[in-house]
Amino acid sequence: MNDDELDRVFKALGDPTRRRIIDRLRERPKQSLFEICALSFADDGAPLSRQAVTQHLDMLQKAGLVRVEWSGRTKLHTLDPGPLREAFGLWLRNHL
Amino acid sequence: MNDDELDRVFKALGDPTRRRIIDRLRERPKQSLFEICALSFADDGAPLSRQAVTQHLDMLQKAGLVRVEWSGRTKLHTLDPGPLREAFGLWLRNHL
DNA sequence: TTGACATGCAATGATTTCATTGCATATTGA
DNA sequence: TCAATATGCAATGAAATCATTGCATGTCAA
Repeated sequence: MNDDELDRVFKALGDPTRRRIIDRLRERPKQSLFEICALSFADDGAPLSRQAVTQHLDMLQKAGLVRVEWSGRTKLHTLDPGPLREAFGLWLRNHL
Repeated sequence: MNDDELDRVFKALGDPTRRRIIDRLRERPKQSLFEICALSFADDGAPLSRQAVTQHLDMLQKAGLVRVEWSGRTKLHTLDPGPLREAFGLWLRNHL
């Protein structure tokens, strides 16, 4: 894992909506975009647009934290905790 | 530590220049702005302006990761790993 | 085969980030 | 005192982030 990948992981964690998405996907894998949308809310409790959630999921995917699989017309998202472990092992661990 | 503080910590870690500053301050505390400037470089190896480093240090300070103390005309910066430990304990630990 | 469903793609816009330059202020030492 | 030193403050600007809306595409099921 290089500096850029480390950037993407930590930046992905630097937003409360994305952390909540991670939390949800950890509880249950293979969730569709609509399922994630249904329980994603902005800071004030207002629901987020579908496209906003899509953009967050794209960032999580680029950081390697979310894996995608298609089932018909449904896109299923699953958490991959690997990059979290890597980022912890490679950098954060030295600073605790 | 609330969601906003968690944001600030992870966002602070999401930039390679800031991670290098943290690395340097961990090796030796109480470094002045100029000392940190002298060994801070952008991705391509070009030196950063003093003001750029100041802005990074401000972010680190707002995240609680850097403490400041004055000695005459010199501002001394020291790493505080507390928020890293908190962020790890409160959120990241559950995902490893 | 049509209509409802799940998602993709594109454009827009406000805000934040990252870095710069120029000038101002305060402290130290000769 | 005066010059060099160490930093602060303000303005600027390119790029990324976060969220929106509108329209298009592909898939399933009645």
